Amino acid sequence: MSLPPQLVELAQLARARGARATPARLQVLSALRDASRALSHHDIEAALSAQPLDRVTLYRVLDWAVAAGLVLRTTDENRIYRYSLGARHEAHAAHAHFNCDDCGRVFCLDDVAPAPAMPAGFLAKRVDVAVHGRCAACGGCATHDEPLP
Amino acid sequence: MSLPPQLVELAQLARARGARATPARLQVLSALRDASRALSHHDIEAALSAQPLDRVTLYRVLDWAVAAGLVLRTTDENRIYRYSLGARHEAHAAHAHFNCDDCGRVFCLDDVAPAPAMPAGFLAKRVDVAVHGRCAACGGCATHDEPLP
DNA sequence: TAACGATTGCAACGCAGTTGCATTTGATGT
DNA sequence: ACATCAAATGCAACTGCGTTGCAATCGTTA
Ligand SMILES: [Mn+2]
Ligand SMILES: [Mn+2]
Ligand SMILES: [Zn+2]
Ligand SMILES: [Zn+2]
Repeated sequence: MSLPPQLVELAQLARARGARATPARLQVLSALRDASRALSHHDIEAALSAQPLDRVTLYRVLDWAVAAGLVLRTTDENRIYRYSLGARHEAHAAHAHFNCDDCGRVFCLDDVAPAPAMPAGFLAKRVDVAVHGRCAACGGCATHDEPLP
Repeated sequence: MSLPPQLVELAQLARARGARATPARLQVLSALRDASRALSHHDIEAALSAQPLDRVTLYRVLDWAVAAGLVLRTTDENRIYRYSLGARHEAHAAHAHFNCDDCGRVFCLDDVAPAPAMPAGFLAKRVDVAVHGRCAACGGCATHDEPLP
């Protein structure tokens, strides 16, 4: 049984993490790769409506993908998780991200985030810098919007 | 029936918004004012355990306070809402926050976050800086932990 | 103090996410 | 190709957050 060509790369990705290349994982990763924006749990269920996945399995696949560093999970102001395939997201804690308020996509910014000064006794382990706004594809430079002060 | 002096100001605040100064609202606003950090729904319930409030009423009071502009609501990466009295946080978006991985508390850092450089066409509206680690109360300076690189 | 709308408490509900467990299946070795 | 076995899945049940409808209560104003 041979794998469709557009899935072999994803299968290798999974196996390289010591995990099995199961249909559920390949379908989810494939849906994320094909998406032009970050997808919510419901978005993914809808995208896979042709070959329905068990609700619980989707939760577990997403948890695995995030823990494995294959997928980046973001939270919006309304507490919706959104998932995006990130080849480079292994080290995504080390750089800043741009979140488009319109399309929900996440872009990696190569700027390094400087650590703010800590109060005495506080231990900083990680700094997340998230810039919110509108991406170029969504017309970020529209003149009626005010940029950062 | 006279109001405790530390509540009259909050009562005026509520009435100025065209709302009634009820015990539930005054207790919640008071708890938020006394807190040195942003409080979750559970935090507030715990803080008011002396005069228990109905779960639903707390939801409604918080919704009202946020809609009225008295309280600022933030969301962390684990989708926990945290509420803080607005007086202190008009410029909440302008400073960084520290999240303790152990106790979950959020602390305001007075450092101003510098905006990273944007790619062409991208419009930045807001920068969120969230430092993660361990707070002083949780033993942040333990030697076996590695600080930020 | 009476009146009335705003607010509360309670019960019931819907839904997101989790857990336990029996069954299936991908990978590995023969 | 086949056997093997841990990994992964599907299903059912469960937990907990947040919401809704409604009757009872309360704050405000006259
Ligand atoms: Mn990244
Ligand atoms: Mn703050
Ligand atoms: Zn966009
Ligand atoms: Zn702590």
